[in-house]
Amino acid sequence: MPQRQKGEQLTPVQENYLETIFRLETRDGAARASSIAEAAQVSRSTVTGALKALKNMGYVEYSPYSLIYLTEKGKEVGRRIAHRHFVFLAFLEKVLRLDPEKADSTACALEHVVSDDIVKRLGEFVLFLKNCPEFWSDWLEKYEKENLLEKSHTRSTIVEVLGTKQEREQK
Amino acid sequence: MPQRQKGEQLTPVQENYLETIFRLETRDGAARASSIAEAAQVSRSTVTGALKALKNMGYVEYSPYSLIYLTEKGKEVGRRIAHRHFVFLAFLEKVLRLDPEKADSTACALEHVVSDDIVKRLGEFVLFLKNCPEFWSDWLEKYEKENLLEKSHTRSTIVEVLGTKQEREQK
DNA sequence: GTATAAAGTTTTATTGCCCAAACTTTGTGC
DNA sequence: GCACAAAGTTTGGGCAATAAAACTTTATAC
Repeated sequence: MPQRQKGEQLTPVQENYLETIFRLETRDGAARASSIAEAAQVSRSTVTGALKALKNMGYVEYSPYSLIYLTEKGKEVGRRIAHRHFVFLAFLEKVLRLDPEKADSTACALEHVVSDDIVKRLGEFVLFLKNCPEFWSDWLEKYEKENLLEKSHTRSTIVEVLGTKQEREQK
Repeated sequence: MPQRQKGEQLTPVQENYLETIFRLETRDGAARASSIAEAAQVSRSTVTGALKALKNMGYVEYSPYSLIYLTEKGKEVGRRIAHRHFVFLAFLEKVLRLDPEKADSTACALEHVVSDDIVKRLGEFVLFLKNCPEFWSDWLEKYEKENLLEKSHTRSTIVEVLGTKQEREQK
């Protein structure tokens, strides 16, 4: 009965619901509570509560048992968060070379704790790197090397040992 | 009275307390509840509760009214989180060129939502970039240009317009 | 059209985090 | 050593997020 969240500010969790609904609506034309629950990995009852709050705040069109649509306000947020996700994903996958699954889950966590201007800067950075061929060849070579090392040993050990040796030789 | 958090897993908030205590202990020799409260921007009573939980979990040495020290286990976590902070800070400040204050607060948010291996990779990346002079000159030049633009206009507007123009000319 | 399954909701409860206010302990100045 | 301030704690409460269980509504199969 507590009819939660009369406040103004969206929480990270709520942002995530809006992003999820945005994706579902884009893909299917509308969102269902059960699809949201599945995508967000929460129970159906939790989704009901979240929808009530988001409706109160003017982010979703929703009445009990109905299909779910974002309002214009909701779409704006959903799109923005999805964009953040996209930018982080690109950085994690293309630059840091994480595997797609890990990159995705990490992007999902990062996307709610940064401001828009930082995401913009990061996006510009990734875009800029795309046009740096000499950078890429060196960086990917380094990446390949370390991946090979990781197969038989914990990388930290080896690199630390090697690093120390080299440093001593330089002195 | 609920004597919270007997569970095993540290929450982001708890990680942050450990990091804070780690810094204070490094700086002052020991942490005080009031310093923790100030650093973490919470009330003193909140800190008391957090300390009880962290003590129960074996991360801090603490008894009512006493000074606060991390256990070995606690130091390990505190140091690890502080390291994450350092890596993110370097990336945000040195690479993305955010102002120090913004970089710091953002690092503080990011540091709790990524795994160690990603931080390691990011650290390697930043380190790698340090030795890429040609990269830096181009990137900083781009950064300077955009900063000039920002002084009089919202950057997005201008860049979007310019970008569109250029794209049309190329076609 | 009715029985049944699926989808959605309500109720109730828990957990984590937080604060204000009232209280207790500790430390400091005189 | 005592009064007082500062530091710390306890009590009581609030809110966001969650789920399980019981319930209701909607859709489906026949």
